[in-house]
Amino acid sequence: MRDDGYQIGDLARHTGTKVVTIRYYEKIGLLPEAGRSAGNYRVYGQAELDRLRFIRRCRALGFSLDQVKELVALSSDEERPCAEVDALTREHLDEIERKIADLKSLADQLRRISASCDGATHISNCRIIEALSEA
Amino acid sequence: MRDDGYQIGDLARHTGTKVVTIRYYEKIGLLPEAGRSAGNYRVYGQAELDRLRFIRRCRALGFSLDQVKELVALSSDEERPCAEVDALTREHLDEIERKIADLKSLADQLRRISASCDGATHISNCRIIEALSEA
DNA sequence: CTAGCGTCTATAGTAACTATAGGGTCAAGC
DNA sequence: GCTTGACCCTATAGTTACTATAGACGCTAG
Repeated sequence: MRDDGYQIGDLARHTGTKVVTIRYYEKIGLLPEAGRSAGNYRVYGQAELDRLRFIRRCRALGFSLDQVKELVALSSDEERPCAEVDALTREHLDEIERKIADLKSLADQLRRISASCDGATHISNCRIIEALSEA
Repeated sequence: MRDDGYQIGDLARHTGTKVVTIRYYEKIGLLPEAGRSAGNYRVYGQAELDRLRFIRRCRALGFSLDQVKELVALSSDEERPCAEVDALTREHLDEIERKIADLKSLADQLRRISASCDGATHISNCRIIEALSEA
């Protein structure tokens, strides 16, 4: 907690990430290897804090770790055209919209299935079980 | 492919399940241990085919394997009241509706983020990256 | 100087499979 | 009788994105 550096726990608190998760991100190369203190503790600065925030925001938006890796790589290359980032974003958006459509159809089916139950009968003539058994 | 039994591959074809997945279901106790032929091949009958179909249908509806286990247990106990099955179904439905809501909010955010990109600029002043960096 | 918290490494566990290695079985064709 | 190829067997490791655990060391306050 020196004024010029954070410990891993500080970073965790500031970003809502667990300590183990930060070490995990370092291990898979999403965060660079941290500098070390005299006692072998990881030491971080503002840049690492920002990067971790960026990663967590992307994760919260549903990007996979691989996608986040691409975004991190893109975002640190000032010369690359912005369009590549947008392409990734749109691709991800399509994915999410497909998922929403799938889940909606599931919900519809489940609602129909559940509606066929009067709650009073026994399993032996349960319409839900029948519905779940159909191909 | 005798007329009184299926091999694992037949079961796989009839249910759209991979062979390894069927063995996996047996291993975790979702399918009973199969009988064996002289050559140590698994042998199945109609009951196993039906049960596997039930499992796959539940999986396709988004139930977790643990939930499927409960449903299988419930469905083979003729005396249990049907209401328990319905409770599981509704619980699962709630889960799915929560997921849909989450994904919708994600999609909204991504659409807004993507709209802020004109595609022409470079990363150095990319509004998407900025948007992704905000807490 | 010791209690207690934070940190370190390394390993194993989670869900629901999938992939691979290294073998045995079985029916058909020559 | 033998080979070929499709099928089956077991056992182990890999996938995603972490989480949990064990056993040891660092740091600071009382």
